[in-house]
Amino acid sequence: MSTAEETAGGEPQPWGEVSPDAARRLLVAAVEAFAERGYHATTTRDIAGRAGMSPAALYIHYKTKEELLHRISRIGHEKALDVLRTAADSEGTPADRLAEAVRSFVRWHAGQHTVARVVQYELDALGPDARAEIVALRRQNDAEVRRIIQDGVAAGDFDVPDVKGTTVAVLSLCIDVARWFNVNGPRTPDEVGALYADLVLRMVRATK
Amino acid sequence: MSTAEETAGGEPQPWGEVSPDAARRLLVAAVEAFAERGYHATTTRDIAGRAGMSPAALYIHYKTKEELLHRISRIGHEKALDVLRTAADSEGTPADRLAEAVRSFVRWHAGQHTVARVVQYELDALGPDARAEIVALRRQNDAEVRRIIQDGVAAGDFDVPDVKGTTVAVLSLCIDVARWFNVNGPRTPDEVGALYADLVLRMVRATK
DNA sequence: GGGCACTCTAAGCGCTCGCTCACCTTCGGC
DNA sequence: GCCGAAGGTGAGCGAGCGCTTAGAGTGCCC
Repeated sequence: MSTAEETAGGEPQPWGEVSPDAARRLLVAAVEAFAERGYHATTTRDIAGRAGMSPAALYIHYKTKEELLHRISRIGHEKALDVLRTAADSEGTPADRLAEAVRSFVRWHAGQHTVARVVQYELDALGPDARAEIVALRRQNDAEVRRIIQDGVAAGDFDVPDVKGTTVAVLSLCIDVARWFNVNGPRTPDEVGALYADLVLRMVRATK
Repeated sequence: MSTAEETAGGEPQPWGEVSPDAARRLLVAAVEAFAERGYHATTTRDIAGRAGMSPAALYIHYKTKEELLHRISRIGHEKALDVLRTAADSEGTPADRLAEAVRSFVRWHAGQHTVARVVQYELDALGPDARAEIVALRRQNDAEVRRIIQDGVAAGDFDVPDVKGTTVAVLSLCIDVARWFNVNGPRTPDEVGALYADLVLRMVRATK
C-alpha cells in the first residue's frame, strides 16, 4: 500500500505507481475504453484520443495494445488480492474475517467496476504467457477465501459440506458484481458489500 | 418446448427451430466462435469456415454478423427463461420451487456454457434496439426468481430482509457459472446445480 | 425440357485496424 | 549556446476486416 492513493469513497484512481504521467493517462484511458466497449472493439486511436494524444504516442510508452491490457490486468488483480488478504489476515472470528473479505472485495468490484470488468472479462484477449500469469494471481484469490472458510469449519463455526465448491460460489458471487453494478443504480458499493457479506455468512451457516 | 430437442445429458443442441440446415450450421458455428474468442475477435470468415462454407454464404442467411448475435441472444434467453418458468410454475413449496429453479438454471448455464457465455457477455456488441429487446427478456428472468422468493417470504418459509437484492444475488450466482464452468473440470452440470440449489436455500434461510 | 427460384462460390472493394517512421520540439548538463 | 536524450506528431504502410457482386450449379414446376 502506498501513500494516499485511496480515498474513503468510491473511485480512488489507484494508478499512483504508474509513471511517467503520460503513461498513466494512457492506462486510465485504456481502462475506460476497454470497460466500455471491450478490448477487441477498442482502437488504439480511441485510447490515445481519450488521453489527449496522437495515435503514435501510445507506442512510446507501450510496445503493443496487448501490453496495456496485461499491465491493467496485473495491477488490478494485485489490488484485489491485496484487499482480500488484508481481510483474511485480520483479527477476529472466521465469520468476522469472511464478512470483511466479502464486504471489501465486493466494494472493490462495485466501486472499481470499470477496472474489474476489464480484469475479469478480458482475460482471453491476452496471449498464453500473460494469461498464465494472471490465472496464477486468480488462484491466489481462491486460496485466500478457501483459507477463511476452512478456518471456520475447523473451528466449528461454519457448516459447509463442500468447501471447494462453496469457495468458488462465494468468489463467483463477488466477481459478478462487476458485470451488473451500475453507478447510477439504487445501491452504493457499501450497501452491496454489506448485503453480500450477510448472504455469504448464511451460505456457510455461520454460528458466531 | 418442442419435440425431442433436448437429451437427458449435457449438450442438447437446441437449435431445432432454425432452418434451413445451412442457417443452423452457421448459427452453431457462430456460437462456438463467439464463445471461444468473443464477438469482436471473431471474423465472418471464421464462422463460415467452421460451417464448411465460403465467406459469402453467410450473407445469404443473415444480413449482418450482428444479426447472428442477435438471433443467438434471443433464442438463448428464451430457452433460459423457459427453464426458469417451468421451475417457478411447478408444484411444491416455495423452497422446492426455488431449489428446482436454481438447479435447472445452473444446469443450463453449465451444460450450455458456450451459448450462455455469448448470451450473457456479448450483449454490449448489439445495437441499441436489439439490446433493448434482450434486456427486456433479462428482466423477465429477474421477475421469475423474485416471484418465488416473494412467495416464500409471504408463506413465512423464507427469512429474507432484502428481496430485490437477494434476487439479484441469486441470479448473479447462477449466471457467473457460464464464466468459470469448464467441461474438463471436476464437476458435472448436475453436481454444480445441486450444490448451488443448496447454497441458495441457505441464502434465503428456507425453513421447509 | 425450358424457366426460375434458390443456394453457393471466387474475386475483390473500400475501409479501418495495429503499428512504424521520419522528423520536430523541449530541456538539463556542460 | 550547443548537444543528445526523451517525448511528441503527421503521414502512411500492409494486412485483414465486413460485406458485395457476377455468375455457376441444382432441383422443382409447368
